[in-house]
Amino acid sequence: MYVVKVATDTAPRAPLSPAAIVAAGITLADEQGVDALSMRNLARSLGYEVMSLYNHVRNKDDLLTLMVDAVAAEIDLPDPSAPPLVAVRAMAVSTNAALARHPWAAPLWLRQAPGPARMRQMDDLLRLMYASGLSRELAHHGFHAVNNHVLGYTLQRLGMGLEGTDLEDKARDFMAGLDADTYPFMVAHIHEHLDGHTGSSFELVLDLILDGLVRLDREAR
Amino acid sequence: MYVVKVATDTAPRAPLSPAAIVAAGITLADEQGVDALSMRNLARSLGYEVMSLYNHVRNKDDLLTLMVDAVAAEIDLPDPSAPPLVAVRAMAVSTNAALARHPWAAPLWLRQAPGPARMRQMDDLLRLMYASGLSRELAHHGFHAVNNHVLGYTLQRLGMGLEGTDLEDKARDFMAGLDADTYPFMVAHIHEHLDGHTGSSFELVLDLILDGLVRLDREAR
DNA sequence: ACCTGAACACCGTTCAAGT
DNA sequence: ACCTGAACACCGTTCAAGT
Repeated sequence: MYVVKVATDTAPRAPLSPAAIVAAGITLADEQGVDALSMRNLARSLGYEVMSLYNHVRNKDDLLTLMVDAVAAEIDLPDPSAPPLVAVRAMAVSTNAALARHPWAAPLWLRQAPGPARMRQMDDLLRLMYASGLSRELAHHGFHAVNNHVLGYTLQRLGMGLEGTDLEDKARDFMAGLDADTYPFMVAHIHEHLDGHTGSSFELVLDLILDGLVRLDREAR
Repeated sequence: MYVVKVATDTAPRAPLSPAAIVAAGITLADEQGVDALSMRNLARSLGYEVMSLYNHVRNKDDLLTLMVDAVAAEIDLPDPSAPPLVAVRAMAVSTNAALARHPWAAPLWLRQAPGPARMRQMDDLLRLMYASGLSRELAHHGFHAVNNHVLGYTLQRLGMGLEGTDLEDKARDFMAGLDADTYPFMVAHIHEHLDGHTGSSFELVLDLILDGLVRLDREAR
């Protein structure tokens, strides 16, 4: 007797694992926004029932922590042959790029406990700051300043992880409520954005911070 | 016949209004954290049923927007007699202070649509930047850099609006997982924090940014 | 005009039962 | 070891009914 395998409408489900769940969570958050990432939705996207997820992941907070750390793992490791502050700059740019690919990650960046990938990234960044020749104290502040700048700009740019539609709706409401008489500078500023003839704020201010640190250090000696 | 007013255990409830609801929401979020701010909890704290809130507030998103704008209203208006960049600095410090008083507000700052108070604050900040003598483009970037710095530092400092207990739990877990061999610089950095002999990063980097803008402008001429 | 009970469509998570 | 149905204690919000 032959048993014929029949193709079902639903794809044969892949076996569940922490890695598979995290990957599916990232895909879901990338495509539908973090608000759509419920345990129930996630389980459905994998072809399982909700409760199966809890065999592989402690709870939703644990899942989010793993997801954020997976994004941190996308950050390029520093080039060991580059001068320290050049490598710092490259890490900042790479972090910014990783956060841009996963808009939902930025608001979770500080909320979730750091996993191994983010620990690695922070340790590398600190090592580079300490190796840069800056004073111990300026290296300390520089670490925060750079982290801060990267995360802050991403948050500003992406509007805190809102999906495209929501963001556009808000932007439209925002523009509609703008009165050029009461908020003249806001209107002017937004036009500068729309005209797009202002360069990349991100790299300009990043360099301003890095150069400022070097200058401050030189002046203090 | 006398009707004697008897003191009840529950205080006589104040009449409901948007302002009263927003104020109660802020108190609740300040005291118990934003996670405890459900419409049901909020209504109970006011002595009403959930659905009564919807007579005065469109929905929860609307409420959060009003709450964030109430925090923005706590920011000092710029001193008109101060030089523009001095006033910018004062606004940054005042904004930082307002966000420190209401830790839940920072993560909502970019997520919620700006209300009149935040519009006012942004317009004032832009006016000051444009009046500072900086080039148009540097004023534009400076606006973002300052906003960014203030919000970013608050988020870092407050760990994204987590309540004290949660934060302390996470900090303890974090420290416990720290291995000085694999993350030597993280361990060193945290000790610098605990020893507390690093000055205020906030004002140092703020000045670094403001001074850097002036210097950049001077060099470009 | 303002308050509210019941209901709807969701959440995250636990627990006991299956295999 | 892994999957899952039922259940619990919550959410935000709508709607119709009260006053």
